[in-house]
Amino acid sequence: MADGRAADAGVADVGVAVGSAADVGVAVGSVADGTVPDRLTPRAREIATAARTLLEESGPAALTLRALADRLGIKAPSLYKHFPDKHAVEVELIAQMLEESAAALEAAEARAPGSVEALAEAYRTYAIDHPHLYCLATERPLPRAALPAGLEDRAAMPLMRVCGGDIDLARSVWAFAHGMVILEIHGRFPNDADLAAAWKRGLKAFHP
Amino acid sequence: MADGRAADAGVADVGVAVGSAADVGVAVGSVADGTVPDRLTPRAREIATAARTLLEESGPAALTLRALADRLGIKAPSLYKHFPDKHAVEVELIAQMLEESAAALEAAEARAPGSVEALAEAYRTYAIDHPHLYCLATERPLPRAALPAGLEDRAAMPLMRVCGGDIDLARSVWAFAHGMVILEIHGRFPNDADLAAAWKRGLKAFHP
DNA sequence: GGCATGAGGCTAACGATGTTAGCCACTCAC
DNA sequence: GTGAGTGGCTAACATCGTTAGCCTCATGCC
Repeated sequence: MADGRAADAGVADVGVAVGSAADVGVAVGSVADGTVPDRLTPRAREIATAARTLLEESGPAALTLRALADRLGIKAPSLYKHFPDKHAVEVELIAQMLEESAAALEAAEARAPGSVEALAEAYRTYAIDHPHLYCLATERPLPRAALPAGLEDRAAMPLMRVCGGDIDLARSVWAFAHGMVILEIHGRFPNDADLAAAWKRGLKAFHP
Repeated sequence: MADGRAADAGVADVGVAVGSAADVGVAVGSVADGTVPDRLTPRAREIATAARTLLEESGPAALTLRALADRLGIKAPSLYKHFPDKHAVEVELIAQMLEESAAALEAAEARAPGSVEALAEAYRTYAIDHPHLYCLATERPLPRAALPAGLEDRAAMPLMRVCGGDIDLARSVWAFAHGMVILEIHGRFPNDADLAAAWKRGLKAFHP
């Protein structure tokens, strides 16, 4: 057993992010100009953008510090002036994924309030459009302490609302959706499987 | 996008395993003595056993060719006399996982015919008892060509049967179960989450 | 003007990883 | 007895994340 398990918070749990802002590459960003406080230095954001392109275009194996540095026209060790280690870069990508999928779910909710189907469609679409990013953010314990406070909850709230606060229902719908998406991404279903039908069947089951 | 997607067969698809038995370390095993044909040479089986111990006790990062060789009292390059590469060792572990979980599901089915709950319980128990092995076998495209013929189908049949042949239902129940298990393994649920309740709620939803 | 400081590059190098090449010893069938 | 596996070995390579230590330049301060 050993690792593989992690701890704390999830759906409907208040995110207790206490990451120190004094870490390398982490700037609180001047709030004076009315801007939302940024997690990252401008240069660090460029690096994260390049990392994301690398990951999304070529998969996790291609996300190498040397390849990342190459793409930016610098050498690998220079990256350590902006991030403490590779994991920190990945954490930023995970935060991006959580934010974007939260936004996608909120948009779907606004478009069709109370519709599980709309939420599921948005969830699936986002994941399938960013398979490597989805896997990166999903197939390991959440680095909760390093994530913006409340982000995890924000991503979970639309589903919680549509489930009318039934947390067991919300968790099982989440598990179903994640299972469908991750099995599809990894090619576990037959090529010719009618996944739309499986989604429909599953969502029908969960219906009130 | 790029990789991350794979192909072919899944639930209820006939496994088309055509792996050549002439590969390094692969012995067909004398059938003369009435033994089931073995995938592996005796020494290769020892190596696989050590690899499994390493994986299950210390996680995927600890499954290193040098660590594996150490545990066997030999040097890393010697492993190549028995397996063509590290991936082949992992494939053997994946095959073990599929066989054992298939057996667990069959046993559950025999114990409580027609019960989705019994199947789900068996699935969850096996996965949680072998989290690293479950992840190894599950979080990447199935190496179908290198797996024993029919194994994938055997693992899927109990669920197919209990779903009365409704393939869409079988796929969504599978997605639900996999999602629950993998999210639990990765610590995505809150520490104090009542997962039994979530399982119950999900299975109730899928009930006829 | 002079200068300290910090930001952001660089090279060289380390240890760990998977993997290859090439060598050697032992067993055993003919 | 000998030739052919079988199953070890050492040395080495490329690549990975990472560290140490140096250099350059812009900026702000006296």
